[in-house]
Amino acid sequence: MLLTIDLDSEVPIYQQIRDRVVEAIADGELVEGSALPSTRQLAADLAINFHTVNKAYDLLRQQGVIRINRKSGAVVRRDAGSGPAEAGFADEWQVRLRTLLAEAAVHGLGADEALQRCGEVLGSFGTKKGTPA
Amino acid sequence: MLLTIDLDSEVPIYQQIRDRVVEAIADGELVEGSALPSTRQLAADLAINFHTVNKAYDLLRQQGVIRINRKSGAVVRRDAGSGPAEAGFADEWQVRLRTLLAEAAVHGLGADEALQRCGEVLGSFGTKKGTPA
DNA sequence: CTATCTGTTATAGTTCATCTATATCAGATA
DNA sequence: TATCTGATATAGATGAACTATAACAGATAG
Repeated sequence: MLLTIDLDSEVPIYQQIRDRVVEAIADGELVEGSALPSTRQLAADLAINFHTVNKAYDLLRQQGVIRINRKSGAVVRRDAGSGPAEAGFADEWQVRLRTLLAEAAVHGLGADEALQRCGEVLGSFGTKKGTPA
Repeated sequence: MLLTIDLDSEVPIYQQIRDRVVEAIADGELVEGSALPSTRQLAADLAINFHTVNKAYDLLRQQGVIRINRKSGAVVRRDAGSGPAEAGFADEWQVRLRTLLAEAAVHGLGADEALQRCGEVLGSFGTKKGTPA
């Protein structure tokens, strides 16, 4: 199974799919040109409606993560994970980062430990072998 | 104004309130014993229904951030931001951190730059003077 | 005591996001 | 031709989010 979701989660299914794909790219499991399953195929695997997968793919396309053709289906874009940061993205991203780190601080996670976990996660990216295209 | 929200945001209002309070505690603007505005007062200031504020406060209470009494209203809890991390919180938190960092990586934000921004945000916590109780 | 503020709870309604269910059309392919 | 695909339209069910009132009880100031 390329992807697993949690139907009981409060996070919408289409967003879970988006998150898993983004994480798979960061991990290196998906590389440039990697083909994602067809919407109907993935929907069948996950036992959900294909419109939900369609929404997730459309979200990934809007965010520039994948490219969708009628011929080749959904494939990971060239510059995903390698190109320069999009203009304005970093600032918007840091706002969300700040909220997440504040939550850690309030719940007793020390700054040093939080920073260490950030480093661990970042260090784990790109280490997994990509699926051969 | 203690708090600002964005009515046009996709983030629910009650969650925005929760986030702002958590960030204010991390920043040091709110310390142990700091009193939050009454639900009706804050609702009036934000021009929203007081039930929405009530939901935000109830969420903060469930997460152990504030304490609510009929006498003293909503005040920041003793151990918020200082006590040891709650059991299981760090692991659940790291899952969300991983999703956020993966998104940065995919959008071209380098690991070094991402880690630097984490450090900056963490370093900015606790520097602002607390409101005198 | 009265008035007012507070938190708490209940009910009800609207709006919208989410997800599902079908159906149709067109391009690609075996 | 048959089948897979993406793309699109419509419709319905469910629940979250937000608002609108209302009512009750404890606390407090006048």
